[in-house]
Amino acid sequence: MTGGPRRTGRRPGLADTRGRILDAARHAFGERGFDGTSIRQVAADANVDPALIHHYFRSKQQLFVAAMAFPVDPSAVVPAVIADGPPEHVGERFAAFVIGLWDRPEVRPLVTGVVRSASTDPVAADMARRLLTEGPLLALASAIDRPDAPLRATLAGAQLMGVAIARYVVRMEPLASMPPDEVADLIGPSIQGYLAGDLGASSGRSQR
Amino acid sequence: MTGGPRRTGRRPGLADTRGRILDAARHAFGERGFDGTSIRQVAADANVDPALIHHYFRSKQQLFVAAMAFPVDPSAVVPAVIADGPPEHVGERFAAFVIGLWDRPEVRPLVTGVVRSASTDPVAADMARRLLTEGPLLALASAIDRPDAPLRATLAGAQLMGVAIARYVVRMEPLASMPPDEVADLIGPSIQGYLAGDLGASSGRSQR
DNA sequence: GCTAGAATTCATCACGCGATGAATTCCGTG
DNA sequence: CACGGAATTCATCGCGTGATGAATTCTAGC
Repeated sequence: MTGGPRRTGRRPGLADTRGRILDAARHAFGERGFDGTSIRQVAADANVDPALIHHYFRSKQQLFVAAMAFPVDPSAVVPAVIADGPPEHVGERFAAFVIGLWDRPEVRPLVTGVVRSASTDPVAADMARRLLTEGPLLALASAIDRPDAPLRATLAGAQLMGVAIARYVVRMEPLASMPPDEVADLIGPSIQGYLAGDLGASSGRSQR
Repeated sequence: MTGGPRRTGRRPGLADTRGRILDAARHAFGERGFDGTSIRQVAADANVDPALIHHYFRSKQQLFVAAMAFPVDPSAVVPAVIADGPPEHVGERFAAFVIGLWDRPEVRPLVTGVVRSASTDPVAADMARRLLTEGPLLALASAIDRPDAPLRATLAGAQLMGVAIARYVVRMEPLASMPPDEVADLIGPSIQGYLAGDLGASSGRSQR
């Protein structure tokens, strides 16, 4: 109640500001996408001045990149998935791994954030492309000794992307509220088919 | 070169203004989604004053709805697809129909527009939900005499949605530049499996 | 030829956005 | 204790947005 103007300058206490900003940003980007999220909003959620965000991350784009950084090393998972069981069920195991990963509460905002923003923002579109098809899925498809690995990876990636949108973004029932292992069970055979099956079974002509 | 201020008022000639606005809007929404499109931009593309758009359609939302109206009656296609061949290939035929439809140049902007905007705009999300899963796909799934029709429709819808995004939005190769019938051929079996096959083949437990 | 109504444009409003730069204060090191 | 750097805030700037309301002109019906 001093009545004087609020002074500027550093405030004490309240550590881990950077982390709180990142958390708020993850939340906001995950729910409303890149365009729908404003820096001022994130700042308010994190109890922080908007300019502070520009101080830590230099632009909204870089905040997005930092907030959406994936906590899993893609190059490590593929060999593990391959080694974990019989090759004729590699697709099922990969689907189970991915769905299980996406359902973790710290990971879900990343998935929805990237997917929601990929439609508009080119940086996010690149992330989406790399995240799945050009990353682990291509490695997995290449490890299986069948032709057309890029095509197989893309098809499987499209399938997984569709599930992500239907389950997490558009929330189609009953897919949205179903235990993750059941989802993996349902789409596993399709992934397996794309990765290792005979492509385009309905007509016998050559591929591509 | 009169030097006088440009006068207001109605301009002669240049008919079908409403149609030109709708075309420009379809283009813009299709490329950049709802948020990424501005009324001023659409107006410029249509060679029209921005206020005229508010005169014809009362808000940006309603412009979106009008521009994205689908030119196909969903209730008519399902019986046609069913009657068109053997029931064990209904999924393949439906996939071929949908992909063929989406690839038509007048239709593609509608698909990309709705999909691009569904991530952010609730109206667009509803459209996406109805467009596929709660519309023709549910009818088709119900017509096939197997249990869990809603689940089957959702799974097939997710698959188709993923293909739409991968092919038209994120443009993953080789899916993006592939003739439509080949795409239909590749994903047809998966759709058929979801609609009429045994769900979750990898484990033998009961469904849902 | 008048006149009512539709079409078109202009001039704004109020707002929210991302970004910048300077001012201030805290904290760790010497 | 001094001091330099990091953290935090304030006050703006410039811009683009969707929307509104009034003014004007064209056109169709009588």
